[in-house]
Amino acid sequence: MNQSKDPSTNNALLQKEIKDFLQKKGFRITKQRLAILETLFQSKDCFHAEELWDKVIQEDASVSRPTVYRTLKLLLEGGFLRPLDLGRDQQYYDLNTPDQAKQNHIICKDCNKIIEFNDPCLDIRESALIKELGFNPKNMTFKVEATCQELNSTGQCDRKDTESDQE
Amino acid sequence: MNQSKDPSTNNALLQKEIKDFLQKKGFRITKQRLAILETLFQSKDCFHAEELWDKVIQEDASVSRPTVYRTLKLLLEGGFLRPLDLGRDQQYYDLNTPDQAKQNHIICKDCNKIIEFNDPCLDIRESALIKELGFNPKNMTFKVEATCQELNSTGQCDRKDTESDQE
DNA sequence: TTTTTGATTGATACTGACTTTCAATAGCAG
DNA sequence: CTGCTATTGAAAGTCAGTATCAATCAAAAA
Repeated sequence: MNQSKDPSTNNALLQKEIKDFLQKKGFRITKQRLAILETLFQSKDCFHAEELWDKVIQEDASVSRPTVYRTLKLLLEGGFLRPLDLGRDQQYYDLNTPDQAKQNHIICKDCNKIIEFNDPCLDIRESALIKELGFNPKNMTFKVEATCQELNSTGQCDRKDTESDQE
Repeated sequence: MNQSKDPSTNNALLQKEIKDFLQKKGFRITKQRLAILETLFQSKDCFHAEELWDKVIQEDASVSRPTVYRTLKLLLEGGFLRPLDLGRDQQYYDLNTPDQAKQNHIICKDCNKIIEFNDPCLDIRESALIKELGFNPKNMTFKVEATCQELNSTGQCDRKDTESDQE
């Protein structure tokens, strides 16, 4: 669609698209949803629900946890978010901005550090495999669990004991 | 290690290796652990804890859920199981038999059908990426979420057996 | 074989992510 | 402004997995 190189322009466009989506579906534009969207557009990296909620209640303390989860579900339905399975603990999400290429992820099992990257070779192999195996692609994630190289003497990542990903 | 082509021979060998591991570590060979191992060796495909427990209690109804989880943790420590992240609901496992090559997985988001496959191209790219990004490989999973082609009129997989549902 | 020791067990309660319920509230169309 | 109903927050529920703890039992020692 739009190819602007300015991310804030794209965010504004996306925010309008989301509002259009809500109106078209008969959903309402509430102050809670606006607060969640605003917070969403501030985060550059992928995130999970609890993380998002933490940030949202700093702007509007009245927004409840269920509302955050419900809004994420809504945005997922609208195709504005991409679900990322980076570990069993929490569901991660990525904002589906038009200027953002499809990304793969690598996560450190010890400290939860996440690196996003692109790899056309993988994407091509991925598509071929899906076809070969008779599947319809829905949500493709190339995920590698590994330990990053900030290792301590026990062979584990130094950041291990930090609470889950405060990036 | 051993390259026998007879899986049952390998299972017997593996079962001995597990017992050796337990003894070496000062762990005990209990009837509960034996029941769990026996069930484990009967399943050809990957599995998750609840699934395993269901099968185990058919042989020995007294085995408790915590014991199954504890035994899986133990086997994981010993390197006899490989953890597979196939969806956020449950932790899946694969038996690390010597005759079993490293496998990748594709899972149907709708019906949870899992296909195991090998792909040397992926493995090579995987290793290169890990090195490039400065990670130490720990548990590499190439996972694709997709829908298998057994689709019904609503565009969803017919075998859909999960309770999650979107209108 | 019996004793001893502490690893292991099942019952129970708990955690943490996420969902459901429901009465009250608040968008928004008229 | 009014009425309809989508949405909300609080509270309770679900579900996979974990921690606690007294009782039990594997297995080494006597």
